[in-house]
Amino acid sequence: MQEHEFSRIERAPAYRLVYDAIEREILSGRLRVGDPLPAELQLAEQFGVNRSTVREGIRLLEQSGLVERDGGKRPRISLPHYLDLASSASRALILHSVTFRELWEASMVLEPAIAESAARNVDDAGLAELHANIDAMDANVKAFEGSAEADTDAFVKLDRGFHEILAKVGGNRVLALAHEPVTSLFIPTGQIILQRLKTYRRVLDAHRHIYNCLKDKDAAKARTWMHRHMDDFRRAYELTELAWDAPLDAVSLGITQATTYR
Amino acid sequence: MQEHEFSRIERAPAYRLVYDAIEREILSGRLRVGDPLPAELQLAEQFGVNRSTVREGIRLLEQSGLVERDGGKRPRISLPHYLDLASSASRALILHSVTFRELWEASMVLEPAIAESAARNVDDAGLAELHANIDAMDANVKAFEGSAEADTDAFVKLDRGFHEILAKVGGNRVLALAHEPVTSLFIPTGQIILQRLKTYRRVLDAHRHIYNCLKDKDAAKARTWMHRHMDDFRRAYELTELAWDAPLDAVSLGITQATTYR
DNA sequence: AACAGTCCGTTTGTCGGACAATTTCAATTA
DNA sequence: TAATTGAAATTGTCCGACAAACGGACTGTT
Repeated sequence: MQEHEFSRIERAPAYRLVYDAIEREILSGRLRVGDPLPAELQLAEQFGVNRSTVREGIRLLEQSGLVERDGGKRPRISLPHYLDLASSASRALILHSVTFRELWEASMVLEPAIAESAARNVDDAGLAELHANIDAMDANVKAFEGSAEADTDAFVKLDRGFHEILAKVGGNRVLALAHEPVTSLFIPTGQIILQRLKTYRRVLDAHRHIYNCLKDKDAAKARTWMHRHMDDFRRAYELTELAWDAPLDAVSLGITQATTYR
Repeated sequence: MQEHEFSRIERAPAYRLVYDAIEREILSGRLRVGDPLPAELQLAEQFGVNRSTVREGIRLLEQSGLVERDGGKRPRISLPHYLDLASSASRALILHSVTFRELWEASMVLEPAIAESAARNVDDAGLAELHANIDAMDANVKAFEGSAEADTDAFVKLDRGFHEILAKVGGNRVLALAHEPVTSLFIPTGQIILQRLKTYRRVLDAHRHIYNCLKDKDAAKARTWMHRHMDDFRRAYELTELAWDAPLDAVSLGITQATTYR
């Protein structure tokens, strides 16, 4: 006898339905971004469920970035900024034991492309921002060469900042989104390398070269310099004798710490 | 009288602290993946808060992918699969009115790189999977050319599947993650183009060429063919006279529909 | 031994009500 | 007009309760 295949019966809990309903209202524009969310009691009445159920639904919205709470004020409708997703992406990649090789190969694809499009799209404001970053890094490097005590932390932040400004200037949000987890995952490795090999000046010089290419709107040269810059990173990585295919360490990345919320 | 400036007091709500605490336990490995979450009452006792508060915290975990519910069973600890993030990424990009130009430029960067690394890393299983995909598409195309009624939907799914298999075969999860939102956002555009220009066979042929490059482990050629394939897509897009810089339409992407959960 | 049926403790989903703390907003006062 | 105040609205949290579903243990049938 032929057995009939039944499709699984799904019973979504009410709080999920609340989530879906409100999400739909937001995405369709009937609830506008920036507006405060209707009061919980009001929602409970409209949906015909208890306030607790509504609250659970709102928690889902909150975590998905569609609702933002500022202190004890009324929660507001908001659009999740695409870069906010990057931290989740980083976490997921870490938890799946992504290797440095994967990270570096991806950045060899992304960074030159970003540099290229940055050179094509950069404007005065972008150049100024990059210049400020380079100045700050310059001061930082000079401080290093003077004293023994080095603020590696600040340097790495500036380094990351430079690449992020480039991604922003490039104007391609898809690439910027793809790029963001990479830069954030590079941070701990960058710190190790800097401390061991003292490559501060070399990094700064590379950034200067890239900046100049942008000023000249020379996309091809910007790509080349970025390529060289990233390859430098690889060479430094090899010199420190870190393993290519070992998964990035969760602990050194500080993801075991509580996440900070703005 | 000089008024002292107090820094803002931040009081995270208790449900957020619950979320943080449990997240920490998971990320540190003290709660292992696959294990059921402790009972709500138990958690409430341990944290010294009410069960409702615990439940709200669990909703946050749920949405962040760290806890998975299967029917009415005990929720389990789980790791968010990195590709699961892609749908949130797609949504965020849509909501920020990303343009087709950005999407296409990003894919011109990602797809050839993926094809290249796929050619380097492909194994027999991967080749078989790609072959199956191509066979299915072949059948689909033949059906088109026989009857007037075309199953564009199935074709586009297969098309997307081919590119996703490539990304998987390439073995770089960072690139795969970056790539995923792009393919999913291309779907509606792909459907429009196919219906208007009937480019089925041309797509299939391109996939065949790429497949052959992979079989020969010719990375450079795989890159070239993919590049050509994507450029074809651009040309088709231009022929349909769709706007380059218009934001992708949220409605046609179906993101106003309730999300499906597995 | 394999299987269906039954019972029961546990756990989740949902409800109703309650109250303190904080925000909102309009009326009041300086 | 601008600052203040006070009441109403709203959120965060707690408590207690109950139905429904699940997980096992136990039992009886074939």
